[in-house]
Amino acid sequence: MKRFSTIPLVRRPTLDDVADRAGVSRTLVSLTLRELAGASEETKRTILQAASDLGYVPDAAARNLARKSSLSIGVMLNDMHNIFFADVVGGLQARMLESGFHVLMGVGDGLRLERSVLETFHGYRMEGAVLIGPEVREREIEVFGRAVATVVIGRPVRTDSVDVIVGDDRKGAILAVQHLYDLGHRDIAHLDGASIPGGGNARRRGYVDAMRRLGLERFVRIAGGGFTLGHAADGIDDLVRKRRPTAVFAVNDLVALGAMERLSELGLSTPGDVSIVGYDNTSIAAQRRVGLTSIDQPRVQIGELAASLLLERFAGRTDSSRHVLAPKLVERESTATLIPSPKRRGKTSPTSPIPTPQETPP
Amino acid sequence: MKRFSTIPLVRRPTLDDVADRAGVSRTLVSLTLRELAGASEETKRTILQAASDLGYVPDAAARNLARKSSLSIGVMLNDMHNIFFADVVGGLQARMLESGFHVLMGVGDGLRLERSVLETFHGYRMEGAVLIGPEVREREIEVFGRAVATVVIGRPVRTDSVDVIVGDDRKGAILAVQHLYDLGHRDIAHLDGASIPGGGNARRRGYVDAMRRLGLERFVRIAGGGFTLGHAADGIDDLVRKRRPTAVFAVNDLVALGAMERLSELGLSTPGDVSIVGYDNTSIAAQRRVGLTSIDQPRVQIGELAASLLLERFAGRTDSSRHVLAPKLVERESTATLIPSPKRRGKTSPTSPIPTPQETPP
DNA sequence: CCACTTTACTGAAGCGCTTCAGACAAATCA
DNA sequence: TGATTTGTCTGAAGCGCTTCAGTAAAGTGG
Repeated sequence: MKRFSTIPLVRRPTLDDVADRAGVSRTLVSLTLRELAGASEETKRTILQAASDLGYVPDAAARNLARKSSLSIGVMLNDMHNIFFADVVGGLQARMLESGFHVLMGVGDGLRLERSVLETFHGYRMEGAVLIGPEVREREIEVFGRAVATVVIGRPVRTDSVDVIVGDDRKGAILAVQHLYDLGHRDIAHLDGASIPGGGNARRRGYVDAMRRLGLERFVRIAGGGFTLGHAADGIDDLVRKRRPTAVFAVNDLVALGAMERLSELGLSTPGDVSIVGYDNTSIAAQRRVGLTSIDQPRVQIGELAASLLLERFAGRTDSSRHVLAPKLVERESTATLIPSPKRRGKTSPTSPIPTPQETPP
Repeated sequence: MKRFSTIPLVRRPTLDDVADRAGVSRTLVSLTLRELAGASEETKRTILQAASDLGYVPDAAARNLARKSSLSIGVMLNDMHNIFFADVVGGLQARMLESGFHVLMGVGDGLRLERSVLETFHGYRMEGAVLIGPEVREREIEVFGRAVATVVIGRPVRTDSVDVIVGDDRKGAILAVQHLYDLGHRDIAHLDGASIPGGGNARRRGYVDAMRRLGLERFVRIAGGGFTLGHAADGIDDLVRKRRPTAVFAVNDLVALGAMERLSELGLSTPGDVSIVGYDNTSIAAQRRVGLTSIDQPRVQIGELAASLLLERFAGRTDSSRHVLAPKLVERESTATLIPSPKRRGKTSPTSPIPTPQETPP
């Protein structure tokens, strides 16, 4: 692939070049450039000058090889489009840099790419790795974790070779339902997604639990069954056909958005007719024209925690740990106090006898 | 920092380990694992088996050192939150992987971090680098470009040590104005940003040029002067105070969004009262509840072009090149045919002065 | 003054790989 | 048959760095 090239193949200066120019040994240059003691003040100056004259940049490969470590950590993410990652990486990077580590990222879009990224990290002898929402088999993660100190974010793997950070989806769902309940809603339906990769159905379970705990079993209704706008619309149609709920808890923001739009097409307003809560607090939700109440994960904190876990491992911790982070509700304009319609009477008294906890088919 | 550790410091298997186990020389293992000829079929099998038994993963540092190349390229971006990058990187990565290169990314948030990322790339002997919207001084980019084959995206640097890809902002602005003109608008104002880092004021110049060319000099009005929602609101206030324009071309989507919101607060609707065009076609614009007509850059194509440029360099091209990519207009709901108000003399006769596509109240 | 520590410095080994120059036997050619 | 090529395999050098074991000179203490 590489053809003859007249490009500036000016040999990169090495330590020896700097040493020659400064008239000292290679060792001394090495020490000085790493700010270790050994050279006199004057010699230091000479060396630094020589290095700068030559435009010397240490060769990371040689350095890592000699050191048997790279002082850098790898972050794998599988979807650059997801803002969630950006915040996590932000928190992570800030912390790791303080401790003198470089952070390099690899995008694993699809299984093949994910594997290639893992192998790259391994090959580069990364001190540590953070895998955000990995999709490879758990077994592979386990093997990888044995070679590289690893934190897995957003997927509740069971292997004990890695640390795990996940959000408490069940709790998040409960928060959502409670919020709607506090606003006076009783007829609260859920728009389900297909089961989230690795996420199980914690959100759905949380919804059902919360409803039950609040004595709203008879209002439990689950519709939808997918993560697209189309699925959301279908779900809304299903719900409304039987009985219009006063509130909807959607499995994520995209579905929530789809629901809002479908409702709007049906001549129903949000939150006037139906209050809606989403999940993930994506930038979609935060958009002022959207104003979606949503469940937020503490992303920056997740990133920082990941960094701390890695640093602990580097410091000698050998047992793996698992962290479930509490989400919180971010209230926006898509939810409002229930204004009882003439037909319904206040707090209680069911109207429709059809609490259908139906499962959506895949 | 590193304390005593009982962690699985099981020495990583090396080529020699594999060689011993397979009962052959290190050289032969090296050749075989790289799928080069040299070993007989049977020996090959033995070697591969041994490697797999030991869980051998080649050490990238050693490999890169020996090869004096890394077969990987670095991508620096300065804001992970910007979707623009995601698409560019997508296009880039697809192309580079085909050619057998790894792609590693570094986030340079702020000058210090940017420099650190550049140094990392340099140190890692990356074959090539792609800098998306770098903010360091041009001189630094030049120096870096002499050491590493580099493509700069989104900043029109002048140095000839790198290839450059930029969008044609002037043309984009002209597209926007022309689009509004075609819809019947004449009183088209511009909401300016502060000068875009490196971007100059091509968008503003494009606006002025287009207006002039269409014989609309007398309608030229520029307000705003910043990239925040607040600046946008001020700009709108300024404009409306004098005379309400029928259309606004905003310097980017965020400003456009701010304008829409401010207009809405003033009881004016989009596009009913004022049509709006944004720039960059961010995910904000694409949101269906926002539906902002915007100017789009061919992002994936930009990424692919960057990849091609790098590959060309690797193949021996020594002169630098510069690419200006044409944007295109993506029409959504924020722009509409001008319905002349009773007071103005238009082509057609006015009907309803209040076509209000309803907003959901906060 | 001698034994000692400290300061300033050097040479060589070795990290794990690629690559080059062979070596040896078997196969092929003349 | 001997000369040459081919297929299979090996040893050693070296990539640019860190690090360990020294060395020589200067300073210190009693």
